[in-house]
Amino acid sequence: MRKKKPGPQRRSGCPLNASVEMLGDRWSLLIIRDMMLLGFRTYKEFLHSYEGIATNILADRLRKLEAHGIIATKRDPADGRKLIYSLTPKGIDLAPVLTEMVLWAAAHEDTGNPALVRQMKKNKERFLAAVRRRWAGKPIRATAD
Amino acid sequence: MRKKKPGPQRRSGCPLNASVEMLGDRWSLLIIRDMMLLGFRTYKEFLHSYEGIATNILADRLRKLEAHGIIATKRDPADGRKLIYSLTPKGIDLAPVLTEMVLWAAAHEDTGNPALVRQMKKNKERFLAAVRRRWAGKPIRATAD
DNA sequence: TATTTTAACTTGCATTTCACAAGTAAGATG
DNA sequence: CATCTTACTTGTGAAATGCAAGTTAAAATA
Repeated sequence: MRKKKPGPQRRSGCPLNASVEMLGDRWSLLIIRDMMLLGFRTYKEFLHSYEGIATNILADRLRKLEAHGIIATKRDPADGRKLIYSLTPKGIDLAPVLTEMVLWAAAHEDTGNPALVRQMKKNKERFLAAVRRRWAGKPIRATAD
Repeated sequence: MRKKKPGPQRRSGCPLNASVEMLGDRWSLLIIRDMMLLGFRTYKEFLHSYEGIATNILADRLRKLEAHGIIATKRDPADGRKLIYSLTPKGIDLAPVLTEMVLWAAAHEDTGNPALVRQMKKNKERFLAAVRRRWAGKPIRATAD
């Protein structure tokens, strides 16, 4: 895995800024959540996710996530209409970020999904291992590289 | 600490969605970074931060962060013009989120500040403890409550 | 094989947010 | 009291967002 690429002009070299420029919007992390925790893999599934993303925004975010090497796309061999989206290793590595964001909100806001939160809180490492195991072998080679 | 408030209408009850609605933009987390890691406390300092936020956006973000109870504001007793912004306990609790975002970007992108990254990577817990210690006692009572 | 469905988009348009520049009010400074 | 600072607000154009409708290629159906 060639870890680092020069990248386009960023506002700054700060790693947090890099994360924010890739993920700092109202939809990207929710799409990654849907893939990581709910196993969503197709456009239609994302589109019908609870929060209700607009079709043009979804297409744009999928494009950008793929351009950043966070997700990968391939055609479904069984159905030529479908594209199958999956997390790359880079995308899977976002599991700790999602976990901390979930735990933070659960600690300070009135939120739902107590089962997930309980599981994450009870044993963070075990939860992260489960995500990685579920995705082991599955990621497709990223096209953007 | 009254942990949870009913909160306004959200797109969904998912804790990740709650986090994204509060922090999912291109500036909020950078402001928190400036407070947490660089010790910035005034409008002017934020304004002159490296990435160069616009004044109206900064005012808007500070307002929203305060409304969410993430930061608190009080007047500088020594200079009546100045407002002193500080992290609330809720804001300090974002340290693990920032840490994971920094480590993720540092692992997968070409970024700067290797000293910070090294420190975070070497001992995450020690780093988080240092942030908490630095802010111990300092947070001001949140006005938004 | 012709027709209808389905999946994954694109396009158009109104609304909201953002970025940049300039202006303002209250408090400090000389 | 004139000037400077600090923390903003306001105005304006550009960009992003949200919603509805349309498009294309492949698959399912009649």
